[in-house]
Amino acid sequence: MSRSNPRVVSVLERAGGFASAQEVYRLMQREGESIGLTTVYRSLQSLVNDKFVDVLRREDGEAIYRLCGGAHHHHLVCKGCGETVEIEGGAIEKWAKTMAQEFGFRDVGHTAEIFGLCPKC
Amino acid sequence: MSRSNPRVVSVLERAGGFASAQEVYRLMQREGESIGLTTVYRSLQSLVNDKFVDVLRREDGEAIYRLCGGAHHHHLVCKGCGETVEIEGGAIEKWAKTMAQEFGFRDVGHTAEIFGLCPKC
DNA sequence: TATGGAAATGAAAATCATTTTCATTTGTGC
DNA sequence: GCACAAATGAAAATGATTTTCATTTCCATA
Repeated sequence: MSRSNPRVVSVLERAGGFASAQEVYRLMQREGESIGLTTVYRSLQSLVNDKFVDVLRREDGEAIYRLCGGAHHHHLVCKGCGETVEIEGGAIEKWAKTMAQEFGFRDVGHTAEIFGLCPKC
Repeated sequence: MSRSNPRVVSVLERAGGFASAQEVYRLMQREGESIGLTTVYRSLQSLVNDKFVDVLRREDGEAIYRLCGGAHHHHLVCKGCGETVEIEGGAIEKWAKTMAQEFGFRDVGHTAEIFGLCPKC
């Protein structure tokens, strides 16, 4: 299993926001770093597993990554410009727990995203 | 330009929630409807343009479609066997509304899924 | 009822992100 | 130095989506 690659982390830091795997790869190439696309994908995935980065999807479906604090949170995403706000989901956590119990599900996780148009759009 | 295809709309109605283009296609095939995948994609796109359906992205990036205004519910999905239970999300609706208001978002929708292991798995 | 053009259709090819395969390289403990 | 596990990356495979392009269906009008 590939480990969280410090070179990839560094690129994400410098990118300072969201970047797709392809973008990370192109950036590293442009800077003369020798790395394979496969390794970029693997590194990003293990960073996601370790909760060092957040994944989201562009409107075209491409996955985009960003370093994140690691705390569990949800997103409010603008359909127009893609701006995202991290939000609290206390109500969701409770709801998920309740529902899981009601139907006898164990080992549960959940996703919850809100999407709409931000004030600017 | 392809027009909003009533057969595709009908499938989405019966699906009663989100369905991907591929799923719509497979469903129609299974029911003996003769239609091309290309046409499914085009119909869905024009339905989106006309705001008759909403698009979202699954976690794997696949686009999923749902009739706007249709009955709205959430899912409890088993990671083991794939069984899904439709559940109520009253708490979620409230949460989404509150959050949207707080950040000035308009025209909002949301997704929320819970996944875990069902009693049998 | 013909007929001509516009819109709709779909099969097959192209595209593009992502994943898988697999052989090679690198690193680490002994 | 040696063996073995982990990491790497090139190339092929995958899978959704889009594009191309030739054919078919509609529909208005002669």
